[in-house]
Amino acid sequence: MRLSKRGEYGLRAMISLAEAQKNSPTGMTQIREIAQKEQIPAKFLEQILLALKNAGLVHSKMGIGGGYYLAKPAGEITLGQVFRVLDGPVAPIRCVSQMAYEPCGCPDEATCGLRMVMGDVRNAIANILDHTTLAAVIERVENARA
Amino acid sequence: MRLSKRGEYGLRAMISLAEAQKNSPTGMTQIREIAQKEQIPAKFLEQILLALKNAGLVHSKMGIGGGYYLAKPAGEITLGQVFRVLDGPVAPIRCVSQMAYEPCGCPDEATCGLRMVMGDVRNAIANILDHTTLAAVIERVENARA
DNA sequence: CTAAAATGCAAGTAATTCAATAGGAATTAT
DNA sequence: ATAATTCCTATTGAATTACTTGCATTTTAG
Repeated sequence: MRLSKRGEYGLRAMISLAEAQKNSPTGMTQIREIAQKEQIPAKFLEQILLALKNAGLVHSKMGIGGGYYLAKPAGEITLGQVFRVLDGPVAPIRCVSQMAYEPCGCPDEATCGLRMVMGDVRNAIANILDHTTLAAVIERVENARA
Repeated sequence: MRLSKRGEYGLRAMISLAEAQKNSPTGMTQIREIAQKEQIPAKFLEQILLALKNAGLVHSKMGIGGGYYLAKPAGEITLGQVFRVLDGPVAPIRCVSQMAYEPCGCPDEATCGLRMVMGDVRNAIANILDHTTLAAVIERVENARA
């Protein structure tokens, strides 16, 4: 049940971009800035942001004064979307995955006890991740600071 | 967020042993039997059961007529206990782990948005796994079959 | 007492994944 | 032009995963 570094870094970067969106009109931020602020190896972060870009979650601008910014308002991007791009399916086992189903080989899925419980786990995780937007995370942080 | 084969096989084996406990006085079952029934490589299962034994969740008997059986009633063993032995902490990130905490390096854990959400995820997973016993799984399977 | 049947235990291995790192190509502002 | 930035692909070293091998130990049956 682990979040990879890739996933962790990507989620931190997206939260960072959401803050930038809130604090400046364009919300444009450079890899280097995020890497420094969040203590992430810059070249690794570059790959991650590229993947998020190809998934349509961020946009970018090349050249001087360029950088990354969220493709949509922070209230419309969920942690689940980000997570899936970077770490793949949320489900603990593929036979309960909505986005990447695969049979697990048990004789009858409908009466497989392990599958039932893991289905519950998947739903519990997905409910949190798919209902938490970047904006909601920021709000929570602000409440905690107050 | 993935369950390893080791974890999957171990959980299946434990459910199998819980059924055996219900169906026979001793509940003793051999590796070979479980391996065949659940389609698990026997030697790999051997390792897994040994780990579960060392963790005190199953007992064993060597020699002819030997085998494995649950160390406690199926209603007193949770999937969480089994999972942790085989796949380690339930938490998606160690800074929210109860059993294997480690700082994640963010400047302030109390106001780290990612940590808050991942804490929720951990609790959601743990609530399911730590409140589902082997007996409960079997009951659910029986209800599904009916 | 010996042979067979079972678990106990440690080491090895092939393949994959993870967490970067390296290096240049393309683009854009000045 | 040049400098700053993202774009893209490949490589690498370490760790993890999913087994496999081989032998030791214990127990029962005959």
